[in-house]
Amino acid sequence: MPITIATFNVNSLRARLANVQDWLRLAKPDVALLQEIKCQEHEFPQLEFQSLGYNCAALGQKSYNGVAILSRFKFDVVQRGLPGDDGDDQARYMEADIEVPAEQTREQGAQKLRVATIYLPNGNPVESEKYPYKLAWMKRLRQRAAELLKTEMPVVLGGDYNVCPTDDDVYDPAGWAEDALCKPESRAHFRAIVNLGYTDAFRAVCSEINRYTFWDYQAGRWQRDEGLRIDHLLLSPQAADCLSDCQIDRYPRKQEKPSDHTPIWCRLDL
DNA sequence: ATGTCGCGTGAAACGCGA
Repeated sequence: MPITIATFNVNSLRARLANVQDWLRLAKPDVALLQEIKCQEHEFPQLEFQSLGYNCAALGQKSYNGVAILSRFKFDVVQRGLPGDDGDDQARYMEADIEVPAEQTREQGAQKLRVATIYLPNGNPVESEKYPYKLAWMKRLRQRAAELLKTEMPVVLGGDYNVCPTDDDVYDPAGWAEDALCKPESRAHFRAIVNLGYTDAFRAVCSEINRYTFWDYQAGRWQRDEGLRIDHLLLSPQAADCLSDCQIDRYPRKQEKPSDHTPIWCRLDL
């Protein structure tokens, strides 16, 4: 039986707990990668997720950032924080090994799947120190992504990349050309990760342009469907070989008090 | 040009981050 892995920038877990619970009950992802939980670990609603059948782990921080992994299957956290800069204390990255049971796989019995939940720095304004921090962070992510390929495991790098890969992924390319989400350097760093040998799961399945995962709260962007595709699931070759579907789930964005992002999920037949 | 949220501070309205 294939498994479903979703990524969702929730924009505050405390403000969005009911929305996230509602989404989990309906979409039933086997693994959920969350970003921007904006809470500390002692505030993480572990019991609420456990009662929905999920094991969970969080890397939290006060006010900003914060990532989490929820899984119906057992898992071990193998990395807290992105390696490569001991001075970086922003909670933006965590990895786990998911133990996919034999009854969920095609033939080889139980399998391990490596997942990462990623909240890549936004990088705006580009004149500030935030933009070089973003680009340096992406270089570190590329280094880590290269290390993970050496394991030859199925790997899913999911999250809010804060990068819109091409002009086909934004409603107003000219208007966004100078933004940190669309600048050529940001796109080049994203391609450098993909070009290691990762597959953009959404683009492997859907060639339709102007399909978004984020719509600004301002100016009726959701109502006009003026958004950006910035949440991605990058698959190692061993994961990409098992890809059977990938969809953007617009339902949560339509609800009351939504996040400004909506989930994207992929299905793997391991 | 602007439009909206969520957070922390600290007690209401503001600055910050997105």
